[in-house]
Amino acid sequence: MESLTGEYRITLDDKGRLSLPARLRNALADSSLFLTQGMDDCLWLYPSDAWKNMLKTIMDTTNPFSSSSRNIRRRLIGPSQEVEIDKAGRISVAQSLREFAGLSKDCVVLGQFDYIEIWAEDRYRAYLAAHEAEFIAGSEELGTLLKGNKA
Amino acid sequence: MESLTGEYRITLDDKGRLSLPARLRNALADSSLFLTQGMDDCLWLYPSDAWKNMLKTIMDTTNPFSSSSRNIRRRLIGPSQEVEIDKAGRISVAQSLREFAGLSKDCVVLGQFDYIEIWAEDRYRAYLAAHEAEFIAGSEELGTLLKGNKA
DNA sequence: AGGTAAATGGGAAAAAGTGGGAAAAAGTAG
DNA sequence: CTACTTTTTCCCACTTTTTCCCATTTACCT
Repeated sequence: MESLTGEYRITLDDKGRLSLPARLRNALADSSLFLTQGMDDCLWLYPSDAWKNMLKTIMDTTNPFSSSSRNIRRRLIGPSQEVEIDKAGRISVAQSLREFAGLSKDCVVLGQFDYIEIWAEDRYRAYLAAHEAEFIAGSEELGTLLKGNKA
Repeated sequence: MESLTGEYRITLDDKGRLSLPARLRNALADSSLFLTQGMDDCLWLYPSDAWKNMLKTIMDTTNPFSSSSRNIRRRLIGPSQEVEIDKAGRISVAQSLREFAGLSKDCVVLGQFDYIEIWAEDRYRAYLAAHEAEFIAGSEELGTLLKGNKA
């Protein structure tokens, strides 16, 4: 599978359908897809390989009698559902997930290398603005790491 | 791959196409190219080797359950896209990247040895003017490092 | 000045994105 | 159980964007 990247503006229609950008669709290479609640109020769309990996990690490291385990399972595993791409290249996003992410008409799809994020456009912009300073600070550190990798 | 250097003024056309200066194009030596959001509101165009290095560093040192990790990935990995050089030597710059860098007609392309920067001309000039004093101060330190290297 | 290479612009074809109708399915009430 | 309403799915059609190709203009070199 090719890497999933790029920022795309797309519209969610009145029926809750969202057309995946062609670039991403091609990169998905006919994998089945799983959609769930992500972090920072966006949705995460996982190709099946990456999703299985995530599921295994969570199930291997949590159990139903640990409070924090239950919390993690309820938040990530519970809301997840498999979605299919229709003939027009769209997926449909369930009501509950739409509400979670505050999706209305204007959405942003963001590739994250091995999975995809789906945002309400206004929330996405707000997120970027709120985290810009932190990013600039964090990237300084990244610079030193990059230098190390070069050798 | 030859080193990527030089400052060039080029125009972005109405369809979002940008023709890479021939010197840089030749220096790229048929490498595949990756375009993403850089620092200081310009775009970074990476040949695949340098990009893979960056990608590996980021993916190896971040994970989706860390807030600062997500921030870095969203800002550098998310918006990145592979671009191709067409028969006329141009790349096309996606809408979202054009907006990020404020690109309209007049652009500046700046070689940075192992990658390339693409700027809106006005922002480039403003940047240089605003950072001249900082450059002069910073270069003092560089001077002492250079002397050390000479020995 | 002439020739060659590079840069730019634009038309036409193809692909992608978007919206909506109608059929099918599911849910609800009497 | 049946009739009705609502939701979902499938399919088609329109619009916009992207891509491909060619023509023109500009710059560069001898």
